[in-house]
Amino acid sequence: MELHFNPYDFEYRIEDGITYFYFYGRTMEGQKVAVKHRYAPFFYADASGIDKQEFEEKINCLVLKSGPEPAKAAGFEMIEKESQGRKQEFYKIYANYPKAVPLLAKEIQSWGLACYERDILYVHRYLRDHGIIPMKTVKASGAFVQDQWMRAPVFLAEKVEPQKSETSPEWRVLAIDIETYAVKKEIDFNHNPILMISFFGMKDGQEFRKVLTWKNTALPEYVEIVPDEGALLKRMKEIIIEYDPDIITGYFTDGFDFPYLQSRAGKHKVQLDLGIDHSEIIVHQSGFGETEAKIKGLLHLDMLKFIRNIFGKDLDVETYSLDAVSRALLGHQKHEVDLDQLSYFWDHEPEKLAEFCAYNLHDSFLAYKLCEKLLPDMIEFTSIVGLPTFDVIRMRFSKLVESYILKRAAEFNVLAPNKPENTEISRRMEESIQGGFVYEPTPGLYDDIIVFDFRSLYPTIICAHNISPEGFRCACCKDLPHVPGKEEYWFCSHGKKFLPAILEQLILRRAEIKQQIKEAKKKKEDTSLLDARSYALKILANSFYGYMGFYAARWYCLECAASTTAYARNYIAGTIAKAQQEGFKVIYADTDSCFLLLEEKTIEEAMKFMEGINENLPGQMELEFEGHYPRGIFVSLKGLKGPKGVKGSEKGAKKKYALLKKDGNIKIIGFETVRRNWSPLAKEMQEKVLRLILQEKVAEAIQYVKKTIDELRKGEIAADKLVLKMQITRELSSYSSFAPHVKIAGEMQQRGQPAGPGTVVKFIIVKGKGLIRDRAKIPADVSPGQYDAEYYVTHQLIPVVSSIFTVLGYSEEELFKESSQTGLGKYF
DNA sequence: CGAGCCCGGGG
DNA sequence: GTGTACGGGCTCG
Repeated sequence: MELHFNPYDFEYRIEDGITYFYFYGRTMEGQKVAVKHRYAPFFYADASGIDKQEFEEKINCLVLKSGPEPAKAAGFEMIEKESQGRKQEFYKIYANYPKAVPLLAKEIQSWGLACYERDILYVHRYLRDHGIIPMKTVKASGAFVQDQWMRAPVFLAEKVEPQKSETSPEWRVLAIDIETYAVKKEIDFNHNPILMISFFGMKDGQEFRKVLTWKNTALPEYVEIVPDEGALLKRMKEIIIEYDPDIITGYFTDGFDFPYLQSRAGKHKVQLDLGIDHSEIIVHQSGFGETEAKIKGLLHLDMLKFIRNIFGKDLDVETYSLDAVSRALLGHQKHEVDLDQLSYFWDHEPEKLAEFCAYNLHDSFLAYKLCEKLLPDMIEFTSIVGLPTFDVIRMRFSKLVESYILKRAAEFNVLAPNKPENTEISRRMEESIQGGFVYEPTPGLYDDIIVFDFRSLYPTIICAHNISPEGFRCACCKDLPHVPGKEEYWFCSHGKKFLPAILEQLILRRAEIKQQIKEAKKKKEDTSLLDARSYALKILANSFYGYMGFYAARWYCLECAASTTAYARNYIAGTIAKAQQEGFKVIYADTDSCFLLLEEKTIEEAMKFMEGINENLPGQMELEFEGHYPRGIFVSLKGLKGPKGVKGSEKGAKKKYALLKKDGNIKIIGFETVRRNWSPLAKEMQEKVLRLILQEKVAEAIQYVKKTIDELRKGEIAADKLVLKMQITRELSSYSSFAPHVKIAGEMQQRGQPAGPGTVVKFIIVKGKGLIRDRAKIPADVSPGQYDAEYYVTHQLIPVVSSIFTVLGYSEEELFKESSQTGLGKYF
């Protein structure tokens, strides 16, 4: 029989020595289903220049005992693949189970054969090789089989193929959020219980809202009261199973809610066996101390991960907090509550908990709304990359690009190069290239600024000039034009090479989508799906250049990256020169953008200039009008570091300016983002000063700074605006460097206050001599006016506003020197 | 300057 | 999970 279904979670299982790929999803009729399909893992070995007979005899009797099962080659065949632009023969070697692949490859490499695609995850390989797109419809041919373990019927497929279908199912989404006991922001998985769990969803057109808690008091109708924390966890499990979601979502659920739930469940010996096969929530370490949480048979989407890694890059937020992100994306914000009170009320005034239940529910609501809004985007990335949505939203750009390339490589019969070894990575990290061209602005305040930029500059250059590793310095094109400014570099112009070819498809596909968006808008149709598609294509295309220069890339090609920026510098320099010839004053240019002053010219003349540029550009390259700003401030770029690697060169071209938009809003670029080791005072000052100056209230801005500094020096600033925070991350004895926060933590411990790993230490710098650490004090010990005003002036306030005032011709001296009537001496 | 360390999100 | 790893900024020495 045939089964049509939409899968969203995947794994492999070994049953009686056979490796099966498992799909988990929902049938077109809405029934949850597991589909299994036999598929053998494999990798490739370079067959050139070896004694084939000897090799084949050796491989036939190869058995390695180091794995969980003896690793054996389950057969091999000879195939042809394209490697570095040439067709070549390889052995395709099958393994008896997935983890045998790296073991066998390592052994065979020791025989002197280069092995490839030996670290491609089995699940990923399966999806690519079968052209399966997660979330989209799949047709399986086979039959249902008996299985006592799964929470869904199991279908054994003989054959599996992707289906073209335009209708996408209504995914059933459940958002979840927990509140925990915590005094003074101290999060402690071991000692502090979960107080509340909220759920928000939409099932069969009905809103689902629920909060579980274990304090017996009068609470709103959506709150369900259970006897204790253990019961809370058990009830949560029941609710999720009954709701039967496809997608479970939340905010920082990878790093907080699920690990917390898992840890509390362990404490109460409650089985959170939510998996389709009754497995428990799986929390694993991923990367630099981060975790990710998985429930088998469900799709867990941590909205923070997608927003932080992929979607948030174009989002104008200063932190990725749920509050900031919800404001920016949904126009909603979090409920305002004092979370310190939750634990207090829990202990002393439970009748006041209703407010916190509402808060808890609202956070689930926000996560649900974020998921709902971004699901089209997450699904688009899934489609383009062809990997599970779970993985895709947790990837960084380099991995996303590489996954896209690997998918296309399978289609093009291109062999994937191996990841670099550690020694190779270190070598690559030493290498650097020149970045974008920066036309340094004359710092100042300007009126009527016109901004042009090249649309997708780097991607369009890579395509227009066929920049690729295989075509680098080819034998056939030596006499054709070379890369401008890189006379020893040229690229083959015979036939589109692999990377430019697949990149061009992204660009052309996006152009089509943009056309469709235009038409849909004319007809007043909803464009959100098309917008998502266009956005995904753009992000991916823009990441190709960075990928080629990324040290860990399989398709690393620093010469390609260097040539891309060389062409770009040439194009932007040409644009600047032409603008000047036509009598425009260019005030600033950076990589792909050019800022002109309108002065006595008209907008029409500026547009005419742009058209002139566009007549001479190759391929998909195009200069676009970005905007007209009534006023802007540019500050000096002093203190820049020289180019170092691709990233470093981007940093070298760092911009620092603020523009006033026609609607009165300001666009701030490149000024310090404020982190928790900046005082609240510094943050406040920077924003206010920029705003005042762009509104031409310079005198007022100076007045404000002087007044603030005056107050600071008089000791009138509230100490809480001066608090610096730093976290203790290990046992104090194991710190080798004795930083201020370590000293403070030591003092706290002496007083019997906890200051172990995880504690956020707060301190204020006070007057005195010596190193900063000698003058760091616990805020409670700081008497009014004892703080070191000069430290705050020089380390906090000057850094955030000095460049702004320097531009206007004010020296630091004038602004920050002590005024005569408020000398320090007064307070000593 | 390099080495070492901390930040993010979450209660 | 056929896992191994971010990027920026500050302080100390």
